[in-house]
Amino acid sequence: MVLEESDKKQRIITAAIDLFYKKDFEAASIQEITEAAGIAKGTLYLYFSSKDALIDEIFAYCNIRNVQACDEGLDDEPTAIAKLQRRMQNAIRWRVAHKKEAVIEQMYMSIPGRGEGSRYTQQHRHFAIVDKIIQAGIARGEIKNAQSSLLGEVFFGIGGAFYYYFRENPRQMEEEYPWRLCMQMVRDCLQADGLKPPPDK
Amino acid sequence: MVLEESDKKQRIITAAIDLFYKKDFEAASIQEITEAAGIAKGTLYLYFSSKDALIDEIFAYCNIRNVQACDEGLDDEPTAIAKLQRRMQNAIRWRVAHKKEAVIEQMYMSIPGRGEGSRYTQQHRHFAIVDKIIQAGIARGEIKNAQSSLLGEVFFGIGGAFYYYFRENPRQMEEEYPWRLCMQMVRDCLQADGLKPPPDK
Amino acid sequence: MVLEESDKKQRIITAAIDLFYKKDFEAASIQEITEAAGIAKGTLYLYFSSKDALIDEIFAYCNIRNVQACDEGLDDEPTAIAKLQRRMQNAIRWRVAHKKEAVIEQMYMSIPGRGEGSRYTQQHRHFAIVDKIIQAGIARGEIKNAQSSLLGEVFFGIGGAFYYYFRENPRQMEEEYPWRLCMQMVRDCLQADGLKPPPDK
Amino acid sequence: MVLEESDKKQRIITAAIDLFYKKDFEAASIQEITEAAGIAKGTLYLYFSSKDALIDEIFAYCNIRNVQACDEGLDDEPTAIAKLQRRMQNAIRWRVAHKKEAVIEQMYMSIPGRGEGSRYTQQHRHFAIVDKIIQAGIARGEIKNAQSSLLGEVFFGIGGAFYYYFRENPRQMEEEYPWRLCMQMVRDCLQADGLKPPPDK
DNA sequence: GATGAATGAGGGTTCATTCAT
DNA sequence: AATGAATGAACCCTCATTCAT
Repeated sequence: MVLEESDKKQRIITAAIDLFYKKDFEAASIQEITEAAGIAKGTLYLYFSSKDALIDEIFAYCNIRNVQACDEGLDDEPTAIAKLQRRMQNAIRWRVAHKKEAVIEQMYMSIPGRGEGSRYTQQHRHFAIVDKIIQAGIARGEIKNAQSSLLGEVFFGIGGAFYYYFRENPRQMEEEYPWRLCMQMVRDCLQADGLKPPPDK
Repeated sequence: MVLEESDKKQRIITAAIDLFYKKDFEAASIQEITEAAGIAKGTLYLYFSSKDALIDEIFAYCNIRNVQACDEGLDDEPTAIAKLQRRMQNAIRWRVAHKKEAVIEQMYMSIPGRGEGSRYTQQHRHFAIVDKIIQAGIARGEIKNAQSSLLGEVFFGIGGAFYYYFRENPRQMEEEYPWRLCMQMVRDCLQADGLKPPPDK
Repeated sequence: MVLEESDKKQRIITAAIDLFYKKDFEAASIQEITEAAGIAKGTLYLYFSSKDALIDEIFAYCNIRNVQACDEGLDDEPTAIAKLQRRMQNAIRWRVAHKKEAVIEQMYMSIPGRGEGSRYTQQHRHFAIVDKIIQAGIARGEIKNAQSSLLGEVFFGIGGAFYYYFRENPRQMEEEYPWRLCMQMVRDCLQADGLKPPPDK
Repeated sequence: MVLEESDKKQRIITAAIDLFYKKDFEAASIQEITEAAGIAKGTLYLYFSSKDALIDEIFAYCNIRNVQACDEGLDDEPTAIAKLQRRMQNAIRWRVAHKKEAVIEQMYMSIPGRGEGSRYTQQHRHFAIVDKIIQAGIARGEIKNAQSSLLGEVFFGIGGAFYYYFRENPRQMEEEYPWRLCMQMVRDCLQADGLKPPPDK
């Protein structure tokens, strides 16, 4: 009833996602986007102040949905490892199901000057959540006593690996083995073992 | 004494790497690049037939150097795991030492239509070599009997994680612990365990 | 009231005709044309997809008008010779009155690769019409039984001669003698005489 | 022994004629010409001060040869008409045999600003000679008492017609009929008849 | 709100010409 | 005399953005 985004705006977003995915941010022109959205060129500027603003908003659009999908059901999991495993499954499934949005999210973060620094900083939302889980896990002795940011990177690295694999081999998503492997790797890489912690510093 | 690449060409390459790194391929104009190289705009076209050709060549330039650095000393390592561990160290060290080139290599492969498909396909040189090592390892029962492409992705995923971490925390490269962690993760994720192989297909 | 071609487009056409006439297709730049038309450079591309397209359209513009003017009143003439004589007068008068358009039409057809081959092929519209008249005249025994294409060339050759003459000596157009001479030459050159036809092929 | 034009210069001329013919003056670049001539770019400027000078000289080169070929044997002919007929044959045969040079001569004269005004002015050498013959013929009552410039244009108009015809139908040059037709047209159009001269002016 | 014609800065590229070798 | 690397002005064209309707 309320709060429904303008129809026009949604059409712009949909068209922009499609074209950004297919052609890159730079290569997709306002002309093409508005044509695909079935509106006049000037109309876009009623909803987005500039192309840059559009790109930012499209990223936010994709990022938010991705984060939300990733966070689903995390509270139901008892341990940090279980939460991370659950989150990884969420992430992979969402990205495979929303290839365009996933690609755009990634593309955005690799633009120099747009998403600066390490992925950890860039994907703030994703990382903030994962970092919290990891830190809690470390505090409880459940997770390796290493830099949480490093463990976070590893977590996302493994996630990316399985995502690429499943994206190219979608049928494997129905199999049990790859998922088991994935979960096992998360555990192996993150779970605390007997190793001594780093001597502070 | 002989055969040294033209001074001008090298200056173009250096300037282009710097600007592509700072501003993205599209955003860096021929104007800027030639200015930075201290030559006239037209001169660039004596060495590169077009901006696209320049981009391609810059990528090749970075990619070749990266691959070479990564492959150093691999033959000295006895086992597949050892080779992979060695290669990962090479990769991380080179990328941290050549941040711009590493970023450009990555950027290039994420351009839609330039490096299509999975990273596995894109970074052909890197992946081809790693894949061979993995497959040999699988054949010898040393590495998990899973799809080599999946294990390759995991390998690069972990590598990326440590690379980002070290890039942001360069002093950690002097410590022993993070490297030990890295090597251990490679082993944990790739080394064969008692798990049954996937039921073919 | 309605359907009038955009004001801007007409101004571009006028400016282009003027500059193409004065400076040749290549030498007249888009910059100059749009300046002369009093519009911005980019605006031209709203009406013409490229400079080549502009040139083609300008030619068509001139050619169509020329052909139409030439064809006026031909049906009123009873014989082939009379039709040709009428057409020649039309052609000369139009070209003198529209010097720029006439020159552009000619220039266009002499561009290698644009209007290839003999004039007969190039000026298709003009030639097609004249050829039909000539062939009908041959069939009726009114015109020399020679290759219609050759007689067509002669017709246009004589037309060109008088056009150049009148263009440089406009006052002569008011005199009777030159026109009489012109008509007589058309008759002399084309009208059937007792000569035997060529022994076929 | 003497006076032999530098080998290099001749190679430039040959290459330029070929490329101007194939691609138009503008479209043929100095680069291409020197490449085709097998010399360095800078060398061309030792022989020609600029591209414009080259074009002018190439035109002169073609024009001189054409004029010379046209003038061959004219003195052997007794009457003005016979001289003109001979000249027309010379002209047609030379142009068919030297298609490139003929096309270049024509192209040059149709460049706005290069060969200004009527063909009569442009092709000065050709016209001067023909004009002299015509005026002598008029003086002797052999040729129509009309403006010599007009008769000159007609002469060249007919010549152009047969040239185009023969160029496209080279076998017709072996036949007698087309040549007879050509000679007859020259006579018909130029030879004095009983018509009164124009009332001076 | 919606339009799309108009803008003009800036893009990549070509090419006649120069000059140190 | 001969070279060809270097130049930079000028070219055609694109496109994000504006604004009168």
